[in-house]
Amino acid sequence: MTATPNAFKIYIRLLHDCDIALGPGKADLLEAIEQHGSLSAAAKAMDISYRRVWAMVEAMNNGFREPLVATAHGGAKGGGASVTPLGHEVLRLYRTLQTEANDLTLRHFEHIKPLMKAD
Amino acid sequence: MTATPNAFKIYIRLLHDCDIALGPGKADLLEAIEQHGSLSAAAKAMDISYRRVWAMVEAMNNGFREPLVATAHGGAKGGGASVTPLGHEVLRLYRTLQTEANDLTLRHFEHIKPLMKAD
DNA sequence: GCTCGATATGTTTCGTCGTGCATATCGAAA
DNA sequence: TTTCGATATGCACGACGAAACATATCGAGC
Repeated sequence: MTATPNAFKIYIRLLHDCDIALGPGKADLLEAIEQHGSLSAAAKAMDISYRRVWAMVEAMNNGFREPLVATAHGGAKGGGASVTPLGHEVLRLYRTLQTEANDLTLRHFEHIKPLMKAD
Repeated sequence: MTATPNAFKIYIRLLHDCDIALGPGKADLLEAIEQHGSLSAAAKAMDISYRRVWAMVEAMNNGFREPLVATAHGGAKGGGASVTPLGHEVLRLYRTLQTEANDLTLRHFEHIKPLMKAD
């Protein structure tokens, strides 16, 4: 075998009015925004288009009672973005959910894995 | 609100060598094949192309030690397909995993939902 | 050994989604 | 008040995946 032939992926998405308010990519984006302090830097770090990042932020902010990401114009650096307290809280809850779901799936996967090809 | 504005979706996929051996669509497909007795009928019932159904079956059969779906040529009806005992077993395990993961996510979602827009 | 309906597979068309590029806009700081 | 870098937004192009269409192949039964 070259790497890990048998594995699993689990995607949890929170929906608001039929569009994704939070998912794996948006959770990662929240962390990237916090780390880099701007949408454009986060986009570059994640190697996706600014356009897409902006749409994701839009969807996140639109899905919750208050914005998860606060954006600002002006300043020496021309502006920037930051994760709000609600953003941090939601991210924390989502990561906890992810971890528990992953553990659960891993336990079940141990029973299924022997039935799969080993390669 | 028109329907349920806030909800969640959880997709669990089992991977074999970087392609999906089993996921939500393939699990549904297994049930459709069992119910209708052929790939073409299952495709029609699920309203997807036969081509796609065939590829899904290929991926499933390729990912496990033995086929999950047995196909047959000839006969008065020209052939058909059926779910093997291993197919039934894998499907049962997957459905159990899905149910438990769904319950887990639902419990967590109760804590996140109040933070989302109600519409 | 025909027949028939389903499996098996190639090719082409098409809708969708993301990217890339261009551009307008904003506002704190110098 | 001028500057500067980031936000905000429109639009055309291209990549990818699925559908649609076409067709070859199989083999139990009659």
